[in-house]
Amino acid sequence: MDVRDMLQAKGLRRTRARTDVLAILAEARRPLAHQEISGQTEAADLDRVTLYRTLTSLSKAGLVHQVRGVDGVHRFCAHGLGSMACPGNHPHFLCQSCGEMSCLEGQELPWVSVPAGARVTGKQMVIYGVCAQCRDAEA
Amino acid sequence: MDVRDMLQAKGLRRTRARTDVLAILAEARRPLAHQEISGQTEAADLDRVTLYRTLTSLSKAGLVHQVRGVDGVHRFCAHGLGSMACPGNHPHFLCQSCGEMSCLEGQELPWVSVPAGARVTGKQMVIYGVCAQCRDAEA
DNA sequence: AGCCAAATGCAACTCAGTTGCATGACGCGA
DNA sequence: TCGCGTCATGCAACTGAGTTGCATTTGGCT
Ligand SMILES: [Mn+2]
Ligand SMILES: [Mn+2]
Ligand SMILES: [Zn+2]
Ligand SMILES: [Zn+2]
Repeated sequence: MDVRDMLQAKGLRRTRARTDVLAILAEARRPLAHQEISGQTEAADLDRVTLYRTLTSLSKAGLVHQVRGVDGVHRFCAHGLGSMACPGNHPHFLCQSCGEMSCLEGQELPWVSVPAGARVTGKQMVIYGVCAQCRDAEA
Repeated sequence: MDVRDMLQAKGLRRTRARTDVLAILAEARRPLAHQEISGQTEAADLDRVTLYRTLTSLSKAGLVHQVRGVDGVHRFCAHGLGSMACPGNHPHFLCQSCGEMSCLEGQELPWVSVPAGARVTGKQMVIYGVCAQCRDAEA
């Protein structure tokens, strides 16, 4: 299934912004921040507001999952999009040195009981520290 | 053990900003954002920069725990400070309607394995949605 | 009391993300 | 394939959390 078909399947208009951004995210093997996406050549000429709005609509459509890092910056991820399923129900690791986030796949988030009467729309778990690569560079 | 003694025990100078803010956090039964703290009368005349720096030093000293909500805003918590222990190793719930966060105590965060060679300095889990009170107000 | 390092206050700044509005393009039906 | 309504885009201006530089004050100690 191709990126343009996925957009159609979700009832989203197929624009260049959406196809390009979704393609970038689908090929990345980690969640990308707005800034990292706009750094890619295919998205370089997109207006920053358009990119924000594109990410929002892809996220609402469920084509990408979204995590807010402890640095306050959103990361968006669609790897493994071929299977048309990217639940994002796993923890994420954020390196506070280089800012790269990674999905800790294969580890489910635990069930958590919330205060009575509350409605849950989502959850996220972020582990933070310094990645192996940055630790080496430190020394 | 009194608030001023705790500051001393952690090697922090006892200033009005720190005693007042720590007292506010110790009496609250939920994590408070910068804005919520500055709204309290005892902290109302503090400069906003001083409040930010105060929260940072209390956090570094381990007197309060800190969580970044999915709204990108920091919350600080020191309830149960009497016991001089506030690990914060529990999930938190954030109501996206009223912005109130609550500690889901008694539920430990799961152990998560991270990429080889990475150093972990912390972790946080945020469940978000709408609290019971706001759900009632909706209808 | 007197000293010094650390904390405060103020102004200016950074940076992610949002909003309003005019223009342009996708999708669909004729 | 043309035309139209709706939705997406681009640009500018804005918001709001958090930070930084620097001069002034104050807590802790002798
Ligand atoms: Mn992920
Ligand atoms: Mn807590
Ligand atoms: Zn790193
Ligand atoms: Zn609420």
